[in-house]
Amino acid sequence: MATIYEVSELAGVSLATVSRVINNSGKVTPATRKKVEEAMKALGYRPNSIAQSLASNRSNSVGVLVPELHGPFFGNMLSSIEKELRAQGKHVIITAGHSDEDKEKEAISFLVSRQCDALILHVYAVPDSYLQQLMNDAVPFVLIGRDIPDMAKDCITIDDEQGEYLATKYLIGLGHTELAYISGPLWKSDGQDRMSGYRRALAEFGLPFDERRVAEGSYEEASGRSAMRQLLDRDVPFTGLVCANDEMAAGAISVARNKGLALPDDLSIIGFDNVFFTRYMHPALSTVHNPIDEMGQMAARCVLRDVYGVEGLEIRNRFEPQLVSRNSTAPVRP
Amino acid sequence: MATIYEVSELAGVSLATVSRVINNSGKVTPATRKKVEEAMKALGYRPNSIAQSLASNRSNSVGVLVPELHGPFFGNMLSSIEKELRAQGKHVIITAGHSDEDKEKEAISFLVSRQCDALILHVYAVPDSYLQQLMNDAVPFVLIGRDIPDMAKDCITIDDEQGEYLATKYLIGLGHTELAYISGPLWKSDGQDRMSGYRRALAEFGLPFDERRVAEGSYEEASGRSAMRQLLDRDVPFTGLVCANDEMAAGAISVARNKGLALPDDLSIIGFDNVFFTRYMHPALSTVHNPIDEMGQMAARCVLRDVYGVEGLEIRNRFEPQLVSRNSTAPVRP
DNA sequence: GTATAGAATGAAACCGCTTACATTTCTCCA
DNA sequence: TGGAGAAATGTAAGCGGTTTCATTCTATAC
Repeated sequence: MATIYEVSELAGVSLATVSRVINNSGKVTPATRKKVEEAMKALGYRPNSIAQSLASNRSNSVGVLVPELHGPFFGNMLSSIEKELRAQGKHVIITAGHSDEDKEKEAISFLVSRQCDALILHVYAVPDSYLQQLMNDAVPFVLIGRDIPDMAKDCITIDDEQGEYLATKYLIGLGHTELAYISGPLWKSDGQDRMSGYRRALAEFGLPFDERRVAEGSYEEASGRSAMRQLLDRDVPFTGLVCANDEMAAGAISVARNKGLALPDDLSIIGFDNVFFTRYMHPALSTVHNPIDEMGQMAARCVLRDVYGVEGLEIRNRFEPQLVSRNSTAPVRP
Repeated sequence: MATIYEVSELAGVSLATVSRVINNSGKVTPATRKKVEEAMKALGYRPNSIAQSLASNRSNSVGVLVPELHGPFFGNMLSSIEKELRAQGKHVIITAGHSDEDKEKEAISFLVSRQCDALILHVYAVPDSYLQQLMNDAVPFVLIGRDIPDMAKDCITIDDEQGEYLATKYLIGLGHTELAYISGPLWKSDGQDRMSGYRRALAEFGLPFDERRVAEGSYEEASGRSAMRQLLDRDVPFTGLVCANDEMAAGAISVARNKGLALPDDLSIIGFDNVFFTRYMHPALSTVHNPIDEMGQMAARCVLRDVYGVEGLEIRNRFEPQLVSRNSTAPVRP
């Protein structure tokens, strides 16, 4: 691989001048610029980005930490992040934190040691205090799905509470008065928020909150199954089921079906997130749209704005969820 | 951030010695090693990986190019690649090629300019000749889902032909003699291979191959829908449908259901890939397991072996697909 | 023709580390 | 005790760029 030195020799100019045309910085005569460009072309020169990084103290890489790489959810997020960032010549280093405090911390430290210019974090397990401390460190970061007061402009969130409120209200509007809830993990903030939204809707319509009609899941399909089994075993009837995410709803559906329940006639079920496969389900799952791809895009833009000084980007920090009505929900039977 | 120089000063040794303890290379007395380690701890020293890369001509980063980041398929692959590589302290830079020749080339060039030590490529659009040319370039790479004779040991593939053969044979074994096929894009090698497998099974059991019972899709759900509509419109009856992937099968199912077909009684459908959501479908989709995560893992190991000299890794280049029988297939009605 | 400001270019230090080679220190045995 | 050879450590030259500051050009005004 040719180096800047060889280019400068062939073009008959100094290193500094070559550097100037590479970076489009400083003043260079059109004539010498042309000479340099021709030399670069002749040698098939490509700047060594490692050397650039070392000299300029910019790695042009952004570290992304998500809970999981597989599954239906985070691929969309990564996709939009990568797209937005690569358009500006930055690259994305990915890691998974598996919702485990130690692993998340280790991943962050890994990313930092990789000299990322910034991080985009979708973390659950790490406590606020750790994040607050991280703010004092050198590396800037953006948070997705989490809100820390001191850094509001670098937090991208969705109103989970409102989302679950909408879902619940929708079922109530369909005439359901006996509702059950499969929650997300209650140690996660979004798990709590969604649950609160559920309770708010109940309260607003004067329906009682009955603990026997609530089971906690982990956001995974299997946990949706077991939660559904618990609910059914408790022998407290319900005609509507709100699930804190789509995968658990899928699990609940399969259990319901095994128990011989007709969907949506015997039971209306609504999920959350609107992941792509909800369309393929039968009945197609009603849910609440979670614009995770847009959120990823916004996180990327925050980085672009804060760290790389890109201007004129439209950035939205807070997203409102929207109800998606499909076939897994129906008016309560008379 | 402390540098190696400050560490060496505090420890009262030379740069070289510090470097030796960092990299565990060369001989260092336990006593001086201890001094250095203490100095590193005292200063909170972390090696600057950029500088390491520049000096050692190793970026410790592996570029990964997949068609898409979203969807059910590649997340699994990325997940296993990231896991395997990070365990060895390497990191993963991701890009998406969108099955477009120019975009794939651009992504590769982007990755190369990022000084990746190696690439893991899951590409369709780029021709063999381009890949062959890339072999002469500096950067080593591993191919997933594609087989280039000259670099067999760095190709990880699955026997697509055999997979579709198994799927088709399974339906035939269930008594179906009137089969239809929704193929993948026939410009992609796996699309062709799967189709060949379908034909082989047909031939083996003396069933005719009827073009009217074949429609080409793009691997996307929507294309499965339209392919299914075409098939149905042609008024050539069939009781079994083989789909070249699961998403198209999902599309076909929804169309079938709209037309009032009972599944699997009126029509048996089988997919390919065994992506995670096939379990959530109703009826749960029979399919062929595609161990994409293991393939990703093996690709990562190839890189570890070829580029980073890690030894003793068990590597498998060729995978055999396996039939997964679920509820979307049933014996033909008498 | 010359002085001079401003633009273009060049020289060289530096980014933080690795590593080949030189030097010092240690070990062990004659 | 001295000296050879091995082991430990140090020296310094890069790696391929960026960037500050000095230098050389160019053009304008007198």
